[in-house]
Amino acid sequence: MMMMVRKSKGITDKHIKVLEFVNEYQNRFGRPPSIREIGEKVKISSTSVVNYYLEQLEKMGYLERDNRVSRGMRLTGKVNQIVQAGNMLRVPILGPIAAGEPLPELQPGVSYMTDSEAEAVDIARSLLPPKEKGDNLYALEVKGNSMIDAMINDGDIVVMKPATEARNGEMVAVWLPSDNEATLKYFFKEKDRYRLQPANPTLKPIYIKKTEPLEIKGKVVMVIRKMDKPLAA
Amino acid sequence: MMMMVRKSKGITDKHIKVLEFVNEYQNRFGRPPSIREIGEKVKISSTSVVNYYLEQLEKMGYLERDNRVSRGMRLTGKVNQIVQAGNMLRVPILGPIAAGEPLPELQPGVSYMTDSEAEAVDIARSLLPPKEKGDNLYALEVKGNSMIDAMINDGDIVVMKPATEARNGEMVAVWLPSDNEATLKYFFKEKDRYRLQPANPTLKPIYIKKTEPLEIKGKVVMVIRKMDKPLAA
DNA sequence: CTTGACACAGAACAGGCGTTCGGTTATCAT
DNA sequence: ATGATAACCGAACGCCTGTTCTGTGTCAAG
Repeated sequence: MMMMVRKSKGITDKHIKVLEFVNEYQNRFGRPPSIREIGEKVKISSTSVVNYYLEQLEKMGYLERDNRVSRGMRLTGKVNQIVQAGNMLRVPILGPIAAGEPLPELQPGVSYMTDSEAEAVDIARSLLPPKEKGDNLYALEVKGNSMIDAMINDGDIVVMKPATEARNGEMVAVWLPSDNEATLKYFFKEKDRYRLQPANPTLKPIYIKKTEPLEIKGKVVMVIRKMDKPLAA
Repeated sequence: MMMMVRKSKGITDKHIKVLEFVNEYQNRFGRPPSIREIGEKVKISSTSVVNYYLEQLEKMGYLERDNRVSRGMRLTGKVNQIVQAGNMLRVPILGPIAAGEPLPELQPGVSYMTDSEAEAVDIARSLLPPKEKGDNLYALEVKGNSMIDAMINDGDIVVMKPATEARNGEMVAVWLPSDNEATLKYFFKEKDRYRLQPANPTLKPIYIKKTEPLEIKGKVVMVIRKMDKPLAA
């Protein structure tokens, strides 16, 4: 015989609604909402029920509460704590990029609840172009030295915006089916060919005829190089 | 005859105390403090006086307030708003780094109130080594293509930690008085010389005898490349 | 000395807010 | 059916909190 099974053992839609609103409100106002503000937004007419949910969320570890303090709650790392200030953007690292490996693709429908912690980078909104909403940015970690002509090292993190087309002069991640290779280059459209220009001005560009296949996977928005550990050698 | 001179026309110590506490509290708890909490910390016994200061700070543009909302305040960009969540670090950009130009120096005693907005970059603490407190980090903007052998482009921003010595394998900013040149290289101490290794493995290192002068100005902690605008060419 | 701006204290009020409690409805295994 | 459990409501209590008002002492200008 089964042990007592809770109707919804884990997190329910309502819990998520609450968490999302707390996060939203925090982003917008820099402070947590009051219980009544939550209730209004989540369509719960009684403060006691909101409290009821908050207690559960606290037990589940999604938030911490300070008793008897107005707005005394904060989202924990289990959610998306870091995004709290709204000045930050959590960009997921989808995987590696290396010559000879296909590029990881952005899956639609990844909820903001998916937070594999280590597999994301946090970026200040102020570092992005102001117009960039940053909704669907993603990041790739460069493996190997094949991107060296893009002035990008092994271990660098490139922040990308999904795109299938590019304007002249933008740096793009492209997949060259003919060579079975992924690379980062400045993109230029010329008369009857594409010019893929390495960032290192001492290197020669690659030319691709417009009849040949070329898949633009995204535009490079930013490159981050962490110098955590010393170079061995 | 002088016009009415306010005893302290601008910001006073008390104002700064308030701002600092609000910032501290926000960092610590993810929410602004209440008026009474401020009063307690800033040694003001009356809530009305705290309110009095908050009104002034609002007029001066250091914070915004939401009327009749508990903890309804937030620091504006004029202060260090971005640092709100405590997950971010505002690193000042001290100036350019270029071959042939001396390196900007870190002045001690720069209060956190100095905030020339555009002249700083915001970095997620999670991107730094966990041990790094980040108290006295600074940033330099790379000018020209002279750092290309460090895999660093014109326009890149290098985040530095002050240092006069380095361990093997760390990337450092050095000033070579003999050549009158600033450069970024991986640092290695060998028998009777220093080896300055470019990041680009295809390039040859520079050797400096230990008798020759060599000033280490700092260690490179991170490199940020913003791809705001397309490459012209 | 008077005036007025300024920095502060203290008290009181009203609404915000978290908490608690008694009670109702819905769901589901037995 | 039924009884247990979870999901909810409404109201009330009392502290928390922002707001406002009156008053006091200081200091410099006239």
